[in-house]
Amino acid sequence: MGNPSVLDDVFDNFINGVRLFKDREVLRHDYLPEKLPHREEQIRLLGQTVAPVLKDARCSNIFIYGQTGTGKTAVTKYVLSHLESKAKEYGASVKFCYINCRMTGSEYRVFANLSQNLGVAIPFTGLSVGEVFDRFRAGLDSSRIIFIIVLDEIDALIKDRGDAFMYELTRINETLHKSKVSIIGISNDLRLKEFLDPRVFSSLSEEELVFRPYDAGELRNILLERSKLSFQEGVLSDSALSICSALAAAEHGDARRALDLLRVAGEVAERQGAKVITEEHVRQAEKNIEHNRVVEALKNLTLHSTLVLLSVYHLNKSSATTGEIYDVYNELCGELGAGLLTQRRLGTLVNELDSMGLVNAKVVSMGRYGRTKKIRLEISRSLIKDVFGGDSRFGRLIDYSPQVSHKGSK
DNA sequence: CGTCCACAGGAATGACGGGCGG
DNA sequence: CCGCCCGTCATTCCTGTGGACG
Repeated sequence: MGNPSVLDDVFDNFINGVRLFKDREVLRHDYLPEKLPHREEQIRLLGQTVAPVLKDARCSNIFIYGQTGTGKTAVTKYVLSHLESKAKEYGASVKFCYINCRMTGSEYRVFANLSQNLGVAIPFTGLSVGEVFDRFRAGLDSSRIIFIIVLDEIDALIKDRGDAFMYELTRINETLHKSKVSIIGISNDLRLKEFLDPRVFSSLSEEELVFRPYDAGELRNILLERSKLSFQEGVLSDSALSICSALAAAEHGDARRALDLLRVAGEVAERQGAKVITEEHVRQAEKNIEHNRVVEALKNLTLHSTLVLLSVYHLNKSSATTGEIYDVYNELCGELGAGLLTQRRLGTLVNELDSMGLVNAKVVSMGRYGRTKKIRLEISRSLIKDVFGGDSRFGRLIDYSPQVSHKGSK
């Protein structure tokens, strides 16, 4: 299968072609650089707050706010890893555990994760949350340490699980004798306060730290620093650097975005055999990133979400209502011999597709003619054809044309 | 100005695949 | 093996509602 000489060309090109990168890893957003430009103030403040730990005292709980890509995670990891090595030097028994709540998913898994970090094994399911919490507390107390818990993207967890577990966690020190806990909460959402019990909030934000978005100039500096490490000299054009910063600055000053753009632009340029990364490569990168994001999202949809999306595709008009989509969906299910979900369920699937940006749904009232969601495809029809056209399950649904015309219920 | 459409979306509940400790 | 609890997905039942029509 395939033609070996084509592959040879690809490999030869890779080996012999112009190498633009020195070290690609430096541009990944989980890379932790030696210095974090424009965040000296935050580093200093956070350092001051956690310093008491070196004298075996518990440090204040800290709440960190800021939008994505403003350096919250990087600064926190930076400060804590330095703290940890200092602690070793001074013989203080400090340990920290970083948890991304959005990735971790549930309070059960957060506690399970914390426990594992202390060497207490927890099955990934089967216990009650209370039981896991108790084991965690027991394991912690017997460890005789100061434990700093970093809960990143805590807003995601609190919004869909509530803050009851946070209440438990903020009070844990009252029942510990040999260990102490400090919590660093990191939130992307500045309004998180409104979702929290005031008691939890006040205990959690003994200290507060706000990360402002970077402006275009600051982003430029960040990219410049990183590009020195990641690219060969003279490879990055000034205009490419500027456009990367400008695009990311327009998107709430997101450094992560800026780094992604730069890395992908480098890859695009390298693949084209260019010697210099230009503005055009950055624009191409912007397109590629978006394209990949959407394709990834499409491929990972569940059966019914796919059918719902295909229903929107088939209706093929500027906006369809929930009822219309349900009818088409109904038909597609029949065509595939799949069991069908209720309209209630379909509603939430549509909302999920909306938050993934595959579809745009907003509630509108049509007065006498009811109140519904107007749903519109947010991605190109040809892309859907590309992704599902050759699919063994969904391929034939692309060409299939539905019969029903929706006339409301009854 | 009230009615009433066509749903929105919250709450409670259930089915299911999994793992626990005893 | 049992009884119990978990998270996830889905259903059932429900109350709420913006605004064109009469």
